Amino acid sequence: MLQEKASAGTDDCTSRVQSGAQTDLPPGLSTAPAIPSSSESEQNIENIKVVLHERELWKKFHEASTEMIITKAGRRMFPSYKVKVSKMNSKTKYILLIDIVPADDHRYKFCDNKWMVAGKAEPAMPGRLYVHPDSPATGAHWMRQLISFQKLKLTNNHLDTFGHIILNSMHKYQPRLHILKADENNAFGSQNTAYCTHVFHETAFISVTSYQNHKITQLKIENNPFAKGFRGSEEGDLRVSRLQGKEYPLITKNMVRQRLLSSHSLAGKLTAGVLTGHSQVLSSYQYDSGLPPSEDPTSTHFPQSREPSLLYHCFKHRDNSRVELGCKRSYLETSPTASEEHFFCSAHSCESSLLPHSFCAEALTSREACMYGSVEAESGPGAAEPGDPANSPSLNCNMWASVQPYPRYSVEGIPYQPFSAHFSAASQPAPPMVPRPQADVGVYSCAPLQRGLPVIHAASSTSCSPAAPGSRERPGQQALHHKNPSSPFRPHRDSSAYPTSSGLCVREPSYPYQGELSSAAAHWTDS
DNA sequence: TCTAGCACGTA
DNA sequence: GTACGTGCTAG
Repeated sequence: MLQEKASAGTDDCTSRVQSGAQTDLPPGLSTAPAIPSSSESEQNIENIKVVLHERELWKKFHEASTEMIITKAGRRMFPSYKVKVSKMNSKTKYILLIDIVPADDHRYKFCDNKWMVAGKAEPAMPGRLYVHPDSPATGAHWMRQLISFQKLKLTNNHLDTFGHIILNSMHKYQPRLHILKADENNAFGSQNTAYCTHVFHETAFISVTSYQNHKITQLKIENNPFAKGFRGSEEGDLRVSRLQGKEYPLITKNMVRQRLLSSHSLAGKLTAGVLTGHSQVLSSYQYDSGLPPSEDPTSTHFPQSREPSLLYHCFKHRDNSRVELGCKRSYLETSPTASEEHFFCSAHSCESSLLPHSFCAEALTSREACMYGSVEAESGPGAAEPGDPANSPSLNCNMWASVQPYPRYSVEGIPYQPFSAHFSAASQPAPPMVPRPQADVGVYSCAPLQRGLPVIHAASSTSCSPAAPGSRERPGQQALHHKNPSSPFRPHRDSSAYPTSSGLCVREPSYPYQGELSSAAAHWTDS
């Protein structure tokens, strides 16, 4: 199940925003049509409250500088990104999606038990989105349960065809949650797309191909059920003590086991005369240095207690201009335990000239993998009605160029150099420069996407068959599910096509391009 | 720095 | 029993 029983505890971080902020428009700009009417003001998209699930766990990782493994095949995040939302309009349909943007333009290295800047970042990977499989669904549906993005996968494979989010190793990233209105009269990709963005700073992480910080490794092992096999079982495990703040040499049972296995294996091989010369099998145990977080300004230890920074921005886009609606959140509104979430909202008015015209044709000819799944049969009332075009908002996923760095984690205040290669120079507003946390951050623009621009993956289905329980996505199998062109989609818990009324986006998410593997590379540039 | 293969665990 | 998610390890 992609949604779980709501279990947001009191430690969850919450975000509340001010209402009635859609005023104070600059001269010459009228109110965007996407602004909801006043009768709905209490349930405007900017009023949606988002609570990060397991915030305390996130904070634990954050305090040690969260690392996320990225692999060629794709790796899930842990902790998983799960949120609880409230104050949605129960009848309005929303699309929930996540993107992961560079937190800064640095490359990092783990040196002396701390993260340090190691140079300039590699060019950003093609921006991809992970659209929650239930999207679009009504507010009632979203509010009913915990919303889990646990199936989101990260990869370092630039040619990834599975729709995983592509990241560079040893770079810092910031996940962002976007909530879009998906009403039939306000479909994503139409001229009026209202959305809001929520950023939980404790979810920032550095991508790695193998863990650098033992603290992170231990936190993962201790908290991730799938890593249970690496836990010690005895009470008073040394690692428990270590995690409680005491510093002991870290020799886990698994380490011993692994080495014994290696030793046995090696012994067998040596006996068989297969190998010679291996002498380091039992060379060393790992020790946890237990060094305190660095205070080095160039280190990337995520501040444990940063300045309260709840920001709330409302923007309105019209004629390629962004308008801040003047709804900055007041810190006083925030409870002492409130999150350090940044919240942005926008009522987009994406003129047709800004629509990704090139994408329209492209989407129909290529089959970019979409990290997106079907509306599950048990999705409840929120599930879209099959065959109802009105309930099939066209989700123009390519509009979302998610490569803007999030300036929050500017370590040294170096102005961010936009990854312009991924944007259309003609119409893409310049990404925010560091540090400007209160002006432009988190704001999307409806830039036209051209060939060579990052492909965002999103699709949804309003005519989905019941999901096949137990079916799983697996790279080697994915191509099999959607081979048949006559089947627009197949029941699958994590994927579906997205039949849109506008025909903008007909995709087979979570699956490889059907016979067009090379097309993946055609959507992003190397420069 | 990255990868494939492994054992062990969850679902 | 199967598929998949983990961290560990050697290379």
